[in-house]
Amino acid sequence: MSNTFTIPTPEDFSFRRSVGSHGWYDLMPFEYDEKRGRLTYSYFSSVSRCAEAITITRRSGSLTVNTSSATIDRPEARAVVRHILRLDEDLKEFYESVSSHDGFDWIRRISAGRLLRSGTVWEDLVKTLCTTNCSWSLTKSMTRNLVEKLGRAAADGRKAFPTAEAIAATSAEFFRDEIRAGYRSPYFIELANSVASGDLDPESWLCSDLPTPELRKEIKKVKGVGDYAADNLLKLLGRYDGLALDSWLRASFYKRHNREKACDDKKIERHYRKFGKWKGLAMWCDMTKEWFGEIE
DNA sequence: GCGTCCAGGTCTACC
DNA sequence: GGTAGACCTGGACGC
Repeated sequence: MSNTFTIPTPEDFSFRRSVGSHGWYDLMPFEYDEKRGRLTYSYFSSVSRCAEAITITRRSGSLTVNTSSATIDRPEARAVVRHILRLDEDLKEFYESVSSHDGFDWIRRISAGRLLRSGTVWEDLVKTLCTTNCSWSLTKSMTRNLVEKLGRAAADGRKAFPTAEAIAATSAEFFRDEIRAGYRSPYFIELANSVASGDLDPESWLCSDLPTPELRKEIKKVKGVGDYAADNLLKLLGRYDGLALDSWLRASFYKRHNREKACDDKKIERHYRKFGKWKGLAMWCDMTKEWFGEIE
C-alpha cells in the first residue's frame, strides 16, 4: 500500500534540469524515467529504521511524491525530496552573477544550476570516491554492487544505499571481490568505520561554520579524497568556490575555450574567476550547456 | 583473441 | 611544494 502527497516548488525550479544536472540520476539507488519525467529514490529512514522508496513527478508548481509504504514518515520523506532536489537553495545571487556575463544568461532563463544530490552527505561522499580514477561505467558498477549487495530493501523491493554500519561490517577483501572497488577498497572500510563509530560526521559539513578552504582540508582528510573529490563534494554541499576539475571537465574546457589544446589548470581558474564564489557552478553549467538542447 | 591505453585521481616516497 | 610511479577495473581500440 502506498500514499501520495505534494510539495510546492520555487519559481526558478526546473525538475528536468535539476535531475539531469549531472550523472547522479544514473547511479543507484536513483532511477530516472526521462520519458515519463519520473525520479525514484530509495533511502534508509532514520525514523522507521527501514528502507523507503519514493517516486517524484512534476506537476505545475509542485512535485507529486508517491511512497512505497502507507506508513512512511511524511516529514522525513518531504525533507529528503527537498534535500536531493535542493528546493531550499537560494540561487538568486548566482543567477544575478551569471546574467551579467555574455554567454551565461541562458542559465537563469532555463533555471539551471541546481545539482541533484543524494539523501545524505555520507552517500554522496562514497559515490564521489567511486568516481575517482575510473570510467563512468565502473562508477555505475561499483555503486550498483554497493546497493544490491549491502543495501536494505524497501516495501517495493527497491534497495537503499548502504549505511556506514553495513559497510563497516564487511572487509577490504569483500570490497575487492564483490564491489570490484580495487585499490579503493581499504578507503571505503576506513571511512565506514570512522562514520559508524561517530569519529566522523559528514552530515555536519552541511551546516559547518568553517570557511570553504578549511572545510576542504577537513574533507581531504578522508583517505582517497583529493582535490577533485573534495571540490565535487563541496559543490554538493552548496559551496561552489572550487572547480572540481577532472579529466572530462578539463577536456571539455579545452574543446570549448582553448581550441582543443591542453592548458594548465591556472588558465581555467582565470577564465571563471569573474564569478567569484560561484565559479565552480558557472563552469559546470558552461561545460554542460548542450545537455539540454533548445537553449539558443 | 590479445595487448595496450586510459578514464569524472590519489597516495606515497623522494627531492 | 612539486614530481614520479604505483594502483584496480573494465571498455575501447588496434592489430
